Amino acid sequence: MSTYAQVYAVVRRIPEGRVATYGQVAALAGLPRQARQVGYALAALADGSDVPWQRVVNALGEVSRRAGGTAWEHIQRALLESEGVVFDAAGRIDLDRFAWRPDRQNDTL
DNA sequence: CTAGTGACTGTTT
DNA sequence: AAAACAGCCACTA
Repeated sequence: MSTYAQVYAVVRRIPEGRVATYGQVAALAGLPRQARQVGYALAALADGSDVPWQRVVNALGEVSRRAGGTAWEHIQRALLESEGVVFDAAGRIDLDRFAWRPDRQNDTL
């Protein structure tokens, strides 16, 4: 089981309409304080993967910028909005309402 | 083996 | 509030 595979396994458990931070995914994957590796793992992800990478955002609830300035950032936001995730005027997600809680599958907002 | 790089994060300026 | 710093470590060359 590679490190990447562990990360992907966690990301696949994020329910629709919810988001998780890189640090959170890292912790759940058994890789505490390796948020960067999570980002790197997602960057290496191939298109058409069954991994919902768009549900992983940074600690501020914002879509992280990629090197090279690809259009994926915009696509990520669009995908999340189509799932019901709301972005505020600053382009950030309210983590108090949309952060994924593994032990609470789908409680009230 | 070493060195450079990066979808991050918490602390300190 | 924003920017700089410093840890973090898998991957590639």
